[in-house]
Amino acid sequence: MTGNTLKSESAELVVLSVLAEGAAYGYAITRDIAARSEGAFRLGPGQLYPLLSKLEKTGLVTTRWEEVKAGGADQDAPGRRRKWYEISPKGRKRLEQRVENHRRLTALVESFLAPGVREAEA
Amino acid sequence: MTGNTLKSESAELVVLSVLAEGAAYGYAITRDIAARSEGAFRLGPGQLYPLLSKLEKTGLVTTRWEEVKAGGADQDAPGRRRKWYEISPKGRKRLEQRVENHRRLTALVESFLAPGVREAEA
DNA sequence: GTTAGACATATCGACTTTTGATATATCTGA
DNA sequence: TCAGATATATCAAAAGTCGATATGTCTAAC
Repeated sequence: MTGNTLKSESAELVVLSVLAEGAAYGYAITRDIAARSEGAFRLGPGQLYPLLSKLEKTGLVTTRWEEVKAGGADQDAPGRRRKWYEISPKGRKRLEQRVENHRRLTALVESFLAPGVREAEA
Repeated sequence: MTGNTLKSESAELVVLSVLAEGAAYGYAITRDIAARSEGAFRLGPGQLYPLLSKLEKTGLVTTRWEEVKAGGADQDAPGRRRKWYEISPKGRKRLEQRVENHRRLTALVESFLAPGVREAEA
């Protein structure tokens, strides 16, 4: 098992959870998720950035750009840019709902897993 | 919330779980899942039958047809047909793997949900 | 006896999602 | 100098999803 893709619903849940612990930028979120899951969860750029855009558009996160100043000589040159994402109050509410829903669904799936043996009907 | 669609991975897990308790036919599986989840899980024909075909093709279940004799007069008329699905030993092994995997992933998602608060990095 | 609705299997196509590839550009360390 | 990590973002091909549709049987109500 080299790693599981996060399905979009779980992806939103996990990303909002990460952001609930503090603001972060896209690349850091990817790294964070991979590291904390020991490589079990992968969230590629093709999934991450559209998701973050959606969160921004729907007001679940707020954003701001950071100009990363390099250690090099030219301090006036335009540096690398980071887009920071911060969870909003609306985002926290959504996260709560998502967590609740996720747990409810998980419990429901679990309820199918190891019940008593039913007689074969034929 | 009127009902959640089962994602294909969960769908296989749940269907195999239902079949692990005894043979069943398609329509009964749909009803069973809807009833046991109190309508929370829905598995439409467009999802169910392709899934059952796949399970059959890959040897996870075995099948046989049943001719349902009507209570009516003409006992020679071709009646309604049911296709019964029975889980195979290979299917039981697959189910065990799926259950294990599902629990591992669920625990992993859960591990993202309520950890300590991290300092905002900027 | 007719008919509405449940029973039963199955496929189809429009729609959405997924994911690797690609693009662009910067920074760091060997 | 140059490979590889950092950083954001889009695209299109492939895969997956799901309601609608098709076909036919059976039962219970009227």
